[in-house]
Amino acid sequence: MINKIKIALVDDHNLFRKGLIKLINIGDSKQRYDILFEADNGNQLKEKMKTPPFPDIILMDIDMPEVDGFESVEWLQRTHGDVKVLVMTMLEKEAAILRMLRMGVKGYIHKDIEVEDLHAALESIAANGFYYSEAASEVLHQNLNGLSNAPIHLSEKEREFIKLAATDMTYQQVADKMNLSVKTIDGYREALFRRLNVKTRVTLALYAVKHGLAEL
Amino acid sequence: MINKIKIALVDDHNLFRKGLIKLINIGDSKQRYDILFEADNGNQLKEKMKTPPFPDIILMDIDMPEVDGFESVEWLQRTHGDVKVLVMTMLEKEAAILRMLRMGVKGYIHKDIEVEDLHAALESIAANGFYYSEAASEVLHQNLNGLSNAPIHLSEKEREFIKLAATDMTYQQVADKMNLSVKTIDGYREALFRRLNVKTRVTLALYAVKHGLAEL
DNA sequence: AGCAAATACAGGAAAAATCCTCCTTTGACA
DNA sequence: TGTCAAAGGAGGATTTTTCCTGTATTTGCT
Repeated sequence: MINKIKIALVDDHNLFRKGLIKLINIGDSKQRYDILFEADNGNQLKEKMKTPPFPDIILMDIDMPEVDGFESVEWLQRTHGDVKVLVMTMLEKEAAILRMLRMGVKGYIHKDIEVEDLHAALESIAANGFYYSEAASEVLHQNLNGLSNAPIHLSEKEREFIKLAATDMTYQQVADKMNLSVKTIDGYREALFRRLNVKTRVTLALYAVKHGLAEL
Repeated sequence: MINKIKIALVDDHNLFRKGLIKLINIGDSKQRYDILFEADNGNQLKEKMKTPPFPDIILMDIDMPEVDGFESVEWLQRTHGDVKVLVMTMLEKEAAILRMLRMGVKGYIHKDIEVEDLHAALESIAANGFYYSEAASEVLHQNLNGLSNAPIHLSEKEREFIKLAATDMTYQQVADKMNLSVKTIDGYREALFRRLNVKTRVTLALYAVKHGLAEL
């Protein structure tokens, strides 16, 4: 076999990535897999995806700082539609699974699976183009006609605002710092409250921390 | 070398455990390490620790279902005081680190470290009996000298208040929930602002998360 | 060219949060 | 037994946040 299957890993835990590489290589008796690169988060992924060679399969975590898995997948679909994404996470929430499936990922597995299942997933994606675990298939089956989850994409300004919102500053001060009117800031706030499904600045700040937009 | 160093892994993510095993074996050119067993959580650990042989070093995660790392370490100290625990987690919270160090763990490393550091940690524990990462040493040092941390003690009510303050609830709702007057709540707020050196509810909420008083 | 988003901003009202000063009760304790 | 401290609370002023309804400009796409 001449063409190796090129794989990329996106996960914020170095130790997990390194371990995963070993696991992949161990089960790869025919030397078919080639780890192309690793990335800490979505931002680093974007960097690496600027120039060829591109991976065939990307193993992606969801919960990462800065740019999370959802954003990353969305970006990938727009810019590298042919890359197959295998989501690999500890989130079992139906909403998360569904959202990922809707975005067109090729597989969804839980981090707490057997090594053989990981290999099976890779094999299946390489051979058939997809792999759905029991749980994911279940969700997919029961939700063929569900609700639509808009992916949460934040603009640069929104990121900046949300970061400043997670401080002691008043909105007036935030506005000054961003060289915008308080009223514009109010607009950002309103929009984000709706999109992020929070009701007060307090929970907005917590969202910021949770998603790595603000430091603790 | 006749006596191998017996190691046990306690982490709820199978894939992480398996990967870790590979990483440990890879860097173990002299075949000194022997993976004795794995456990999903503290309960399983207790099972395995019922009968010999016992591990020399236990690599332990904190965040696990049922019985977490804190409980497990406490139990270990009581029942197997000679087993060396190397905590390996994604929590960087000072409070968590300090608590673990106080309980006598022999090492504290972040999951997002280099493979070499993992090996260094194992080597060090095997050889010297302990290994503290930069972060952990820092925390330990600052707390021995009491430079930065005044031992801010929070009463039970204050804990409850601060936890509720880190939500979408208004102070009126918090007051109702705690069966206190809004004015009393206002008193708690005022006092905590001063003691914790924050100026708004937003930063109070962030303090709560940082110190593990509220979940994200 | 035409139209839908996205961006920036206003006025004004209502609700919450913040800040200050001043009580009452209760229990520890010198 | 008098004093002091901590917990719970009141009233009222001021600032911030939140909410609602509109408008003008720019920008991407068809």
